[in-house]
Amino acid sequence: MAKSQRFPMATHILMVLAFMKDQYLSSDKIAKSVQTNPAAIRRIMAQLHQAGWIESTVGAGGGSRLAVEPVSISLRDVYEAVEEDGIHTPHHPNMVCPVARAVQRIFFSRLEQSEEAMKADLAKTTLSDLLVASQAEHQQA
Amino acid sequence: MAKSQRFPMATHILMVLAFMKDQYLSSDKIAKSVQTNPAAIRRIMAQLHQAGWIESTVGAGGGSRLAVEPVSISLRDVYEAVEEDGIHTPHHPNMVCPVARAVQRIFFSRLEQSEEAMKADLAKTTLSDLLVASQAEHQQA
DNA sequence: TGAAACTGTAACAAATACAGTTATAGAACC
DNA sequence: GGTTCTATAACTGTATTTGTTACAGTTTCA
Repeated sequence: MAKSQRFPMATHILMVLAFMKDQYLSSDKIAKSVQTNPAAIRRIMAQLHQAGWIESTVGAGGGSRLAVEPVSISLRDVYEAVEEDGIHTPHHPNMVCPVARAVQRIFFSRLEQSEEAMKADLAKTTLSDLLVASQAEHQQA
Repeated sequence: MAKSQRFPMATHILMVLAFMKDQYLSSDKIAKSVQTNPAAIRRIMAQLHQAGWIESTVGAGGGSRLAVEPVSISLRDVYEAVEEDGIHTPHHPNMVCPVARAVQRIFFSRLEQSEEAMKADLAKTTLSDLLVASQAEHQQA
């Protein structure tokens, strides 16, 4: 399990909450849909909570719900909330070599730019867009 | 060492070969600049060889050199040659749940699109561009 | 008041992937 | 024939991630 599934899982969680708007859902219910266990869900929800997107009540009958409108959360926001590392992992070249220095200076800034291109694309879509798209599919069937 | 450094390393190797155009370089020499050992270099070079970008001669005095012009290799090409997995790792939701199905259908195609945006950005730059940029830096100093 | 149903968090195990390393077979050069 | 290489496979150490268990604290409700 090398690479992270947090971004898909986090989006999934937010989608479930968005579908069941205003209802408090338990991590157990959400875990059924994501197909993992409640603790894993709560681990990710801690990050969503930090982002200010969900509110929770503890105790019996408690759970979590969206604290903001789905239109205000873009996929870029979700990505950045849960995925801390960049796409590309730098290596550690020998900086005595001029070619290595050139790679270090030029190439990596180029990589950051490409990562930004991906995020800019993610920013075009909000949770609300996904909701609309999935409801359109329902009506087709 | 969680995520892969292959893309940076592969680009580094190609840059070294491009700098020393027409010379056969040993994996040992290249390893000095990348700061790893020759076997690791050859492991990556096997993929570059598969892509048809380098030619090697075995035996004493042997080594590798670029088989094509640097302008014909884009960063997208390099990325795709050495990095087989996508950026985003899918999770495995419970497909009985309609929300899970919606995420699966809509969200992941959306992710592929964002990955394509990153690759399209990488495609704008060739090895030759990196060479020019690094030589410009040399002249500044 | 006490059991049940929750959250929030920490801790540990299992799985996985990657880079570092070692080893070996084979080819070319002197 | 020894040296210098490539090519490749195998093994090791390590980092990361998810699955899982456990537990303290909070709220509801009978």
